[in-house]
Amino acid sequence: MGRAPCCDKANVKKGPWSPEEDAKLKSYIDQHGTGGNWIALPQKIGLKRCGKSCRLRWLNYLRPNIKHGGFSEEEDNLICSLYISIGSRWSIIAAQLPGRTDNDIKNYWNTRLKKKLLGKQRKEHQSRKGKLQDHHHQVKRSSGNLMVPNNNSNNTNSSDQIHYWPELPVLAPIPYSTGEQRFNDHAAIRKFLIKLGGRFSQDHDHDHDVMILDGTSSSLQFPADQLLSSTTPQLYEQSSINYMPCSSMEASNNSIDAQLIAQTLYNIDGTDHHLQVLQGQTNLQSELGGLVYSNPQRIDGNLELIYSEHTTVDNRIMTSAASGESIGWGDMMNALISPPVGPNYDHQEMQQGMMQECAFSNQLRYPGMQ
DNA sequence: AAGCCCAGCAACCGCCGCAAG
DNA sequence: GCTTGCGGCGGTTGCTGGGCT
Repeated sequence: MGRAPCCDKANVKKGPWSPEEDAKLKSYIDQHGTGGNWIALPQKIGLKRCGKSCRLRWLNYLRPNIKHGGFSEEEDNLICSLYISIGSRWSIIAAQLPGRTDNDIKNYWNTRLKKKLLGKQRKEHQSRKGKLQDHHHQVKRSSGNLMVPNNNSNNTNSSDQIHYWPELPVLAPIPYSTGEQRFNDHAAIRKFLIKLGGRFSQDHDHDHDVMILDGTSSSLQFPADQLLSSTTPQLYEQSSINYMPCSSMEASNNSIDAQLIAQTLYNIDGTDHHLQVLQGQTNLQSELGGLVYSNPQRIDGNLELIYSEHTTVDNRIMTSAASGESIGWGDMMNALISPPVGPNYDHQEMQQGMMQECAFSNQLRYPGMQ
């Protein structure tokens, strides 16, 4: 049995708000506040609206200091970098943009930024495609073999492999915190990770401070290829959190959290990176904001961070972008982070390459472990 | 001028987490 | 520990207006 509706749908007005309704709602909230109960609010003021609808109207439109439209280049960049870091958590993104609502940002992303981004990617892709073809021709001429990961190869130092693993995204530094402290408390980190969505396994070996990452749906899935890439070495070498590799190769949403967390932990251990946590504030936005903006690294004005030297874009994404299909976070990230897929590089080979990378990295870090 | 198409945006829907009972 | 109710969130829908044919 489903939940009872929050209001009597038959007696509730839907659709656009009239100026009179806006005025009623605004003046009431200005005088009395929301009273902590949105559901009861419309009855109090004689509005035939659902409480949720009132809340939405207030938050997205009537609230003071709301900005609409006219997104600046800086805001574009911030939205993009946050989207890359944390995905479609619009409320968190909105919390970093004063005067912007999550709905506004979401709409802006869906209607403009995504296209802007993909349009640029398409350009990059086309120019890279040309270069790649040249490169393949040269390889063919010189050796007669294609550059694909080889199961038997011990050549793990190849730059051709490295370029399959893009750097973790970097984030825009903005002034944020009123106070700062080093975030080196593992309990706090765990708490934060759990808050991030409960995808963090709480199985925990306190004696050895081992985080069990078992790859099940209820726990955080760290794709080994990403976590063990050369971009996060300090995560394992300097922190006391050890990594139990999972076998999952899925590019799930969870793995994006893992990226954020990997970067977060990397930040924690980076000597120059101050982790900013607002003291006394416990809400997720504040914590995340502190974490996200702890990394005073580069960003340029043209979203170039997304098009790192190592990024290759999947044709599939280009096609769907061109046809106007909606593109999810997973697709987007697949496009941004997945290894190149082409006629000479099939899926199995790709996975083998990933597994090799993973196994090799594991051996480097845990020589005794199988 | 009329019809069509599409982008932009406001609003809705349904799910989830949390707190209170 | 459970149920219930609410707030919050992200995805989706559908209306509207402008541009194009």
